Amino acid sequence: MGRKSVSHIRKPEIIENLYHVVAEEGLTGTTLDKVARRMGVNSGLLVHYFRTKREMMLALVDYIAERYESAYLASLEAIEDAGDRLEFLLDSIWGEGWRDMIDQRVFFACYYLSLSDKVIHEKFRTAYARLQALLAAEIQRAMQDRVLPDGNAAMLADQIIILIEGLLFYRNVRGDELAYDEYAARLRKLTLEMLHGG
Amino acid sequence: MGRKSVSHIRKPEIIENLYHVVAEEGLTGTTLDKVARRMGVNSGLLVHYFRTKREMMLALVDYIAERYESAYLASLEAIEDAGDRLEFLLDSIWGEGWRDMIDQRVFFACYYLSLSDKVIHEKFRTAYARLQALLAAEIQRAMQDRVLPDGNAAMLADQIIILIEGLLFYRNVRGDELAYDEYAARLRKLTLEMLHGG
Amino acid sequence: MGRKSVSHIRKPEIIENLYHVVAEEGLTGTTLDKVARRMGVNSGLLVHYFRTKREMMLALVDYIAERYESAYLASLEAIEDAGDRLEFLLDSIWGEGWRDMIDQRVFFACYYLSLSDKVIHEKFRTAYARLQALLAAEIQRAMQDRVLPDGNAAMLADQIIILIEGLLFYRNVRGDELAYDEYAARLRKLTLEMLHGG
Amino acid sequence: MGRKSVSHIRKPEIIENLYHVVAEEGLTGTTLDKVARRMGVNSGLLVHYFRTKREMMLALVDYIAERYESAYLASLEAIEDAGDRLEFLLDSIWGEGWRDMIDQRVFFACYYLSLSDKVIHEKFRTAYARLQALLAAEIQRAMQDRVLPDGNAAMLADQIIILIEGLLFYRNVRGDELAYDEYAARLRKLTLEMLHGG
DNA sequence: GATGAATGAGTGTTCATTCAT
DNA sequence: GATGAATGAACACTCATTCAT
Repeated sequence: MGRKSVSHIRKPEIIENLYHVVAEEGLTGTTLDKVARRMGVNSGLLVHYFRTKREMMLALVDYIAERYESAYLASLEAIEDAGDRLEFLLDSIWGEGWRDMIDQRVFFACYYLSLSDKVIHEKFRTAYARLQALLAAEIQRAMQDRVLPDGNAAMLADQIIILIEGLLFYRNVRGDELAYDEYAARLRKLTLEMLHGG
Repeated sequence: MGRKSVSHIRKPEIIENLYHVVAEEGLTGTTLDKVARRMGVNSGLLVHYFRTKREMMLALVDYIAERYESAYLASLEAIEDAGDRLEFLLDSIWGEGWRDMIDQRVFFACYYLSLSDKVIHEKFRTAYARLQALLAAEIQRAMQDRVLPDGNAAMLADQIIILIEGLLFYRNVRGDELAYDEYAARLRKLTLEMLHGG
Repeated sequence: MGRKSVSHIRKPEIIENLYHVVAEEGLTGTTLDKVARRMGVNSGLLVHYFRTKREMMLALVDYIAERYESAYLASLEAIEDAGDRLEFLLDSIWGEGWRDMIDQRVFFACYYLSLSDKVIHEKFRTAYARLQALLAAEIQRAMQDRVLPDGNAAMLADQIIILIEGLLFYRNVRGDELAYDEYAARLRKLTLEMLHGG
Repeated sequence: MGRKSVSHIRKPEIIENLYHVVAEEGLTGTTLDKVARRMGVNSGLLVHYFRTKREMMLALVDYIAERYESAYLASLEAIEDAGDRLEFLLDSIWGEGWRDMIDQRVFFACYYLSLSDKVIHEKFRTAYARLQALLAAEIQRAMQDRVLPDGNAAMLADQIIILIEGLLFYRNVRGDELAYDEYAARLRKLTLEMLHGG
């Protein structure tokens, strides 16, 4: 009865187009019209699915968080050994996939918004809290399995996040001047040393 | 000799007001009118000193970089001992002053702009390059003075920057949840271990 | 015989909801969506019954006219005596029921539209013409029955309408400042004096 | 110092153009663009003088009230005799000037808005209160001068207003069907009868 | 009958910028 | 130097309407 809803198709479609417009045009340059034009539809249609531009940005933040999480959550399930799980996580974080998962302009557009927008801030907070909790849990498990010596798992998880985010931040500043892969490798090693009670 | 120029007074005045408007209203909410209103003048006056809004933002980036540098450059001159100089630098970076030097909203507004704006990006790049060069030089000097064992001074300098920026980034996400001072202390210790050939 | 039409139920339902939206949101604030939302249906459904918003407004004007007329027409039939009929009409007009029959915001929304819209104007004109004709007829009858002295029945009818509409207009302006009931009573008396050849 | 302000010229100019657009296009059809186009300027300029459309409508209401008042206030000053003053006022009210002072579409647009907008309502209330007070004062004076028998001056003033507004309202409905001048004359006579204790 | 997708023209408002004084 | 007028392009959002299902 009534027309079939295509909301489950349209909404992601809009967010993906929004993603590209933010990447190409920046926060200020992003307009509903540009997103609509990119889709070949009328901008009123966007409002039909997301009532305001802010709602769209909120959905974009969720989209980003989900993409990061989907990068490891699915694969992690299949791994049983504690050491292997932790290694897989560190590989994910320090690998190229993580670095190029999300366009940095989009990521920092959202990050910047989180400094002012309470709701976006909360989304960031919980997303990072989930990542930290996951890392801490795996570290804890590795400690119990005697793969790692005892230590403060939560704090170590925080430090891992600080290292990767610091590197990504710095890379944006220095550009190709910075040998990303080399530094990623070094920091990965530093991570391991910390975990092994450095 | 004509009218005395007040440009050297007005320009910094404008930038300081711009700073506060960006801090309070955000990138999108910042308008020349708001800055002018805050100063009690007409917005046309701002254009008189900075031809465009972008010129003002450019000056704001310079202002930020100068504030960071002035935090250590002056004091550093008075110190002679290599070990003391390095310690002073690390104290500066890991102390509260550095953390609260610039409003995070203003800093990341500019940082975000640097991802798109070539000129702003270059300003960031050189500012960080100067900091890195300074750190590296001091580390090198400490190595020569046998305060530190030999090592890759440039790389160590990069790592110090990565650590502090990672911490500041992460703090914005987790907020008061994160015991900043404790982490700063830990990372400072980690820094020292790295310097001493950890 | 196909699906049973619910048009005779839906149409009045829509108009009643439109009435309330106009009362609460005003002419500019009235949208089909708001009316539909109030009914818990899709706004497309309204278009199904009334092709355009204007058609709905037209129906609203009819609805208002009918409500006023139904206030006296039915009861009037049962009364035979000329004097009684006229008295009943005057009671209707000067009573509280007439004053509160239609929300003033809805009434004047439609009245205002009648100043521009020919069709709505015609609806108003004929509605008032019917009221005037009825009043004039009853006055005439009362004259023939020697309840009233001879006079210009049509003109007296017009004057009654002018008095009541003037009072309602003025009441909206002055609000509770104006003792409506007292003025209604005075003007009713004035009406009688005019009828009795004042 | 600085450019000369033309605000005192532009503001009335805008309101007069707004007046005509409301008269021709109606409340819903009135847009800032149409007003601006009529003036041959950009719509942004309107916002420069009146921050919002509502501010413009507020000024329009003031403009209307002032036009009505200026119709009698100036001339009234020159008249001394109590009877003459009252007669002049009644002439003003029942004359053609009053009837055609303000376009009925503009007047009722504002009147309609006053039913929802508190500020506009207050403007209407005080404008009519001023007219009523003036009428009452003149009636009172005529009573003291024995031109009129004693009576309730305030109430008589209210009734005069009710009569004129009722007539104008009804005229809009009936159009040329209604012999306005004849009715105006009759109601003027009725007014005099009331004043003389009818 | 009823729903939701989709359109397109428009609506008030914002704002950087230019210019006259 | 400083003000206020004036522009024009853009913006998010609205809404009546049409159409497919």
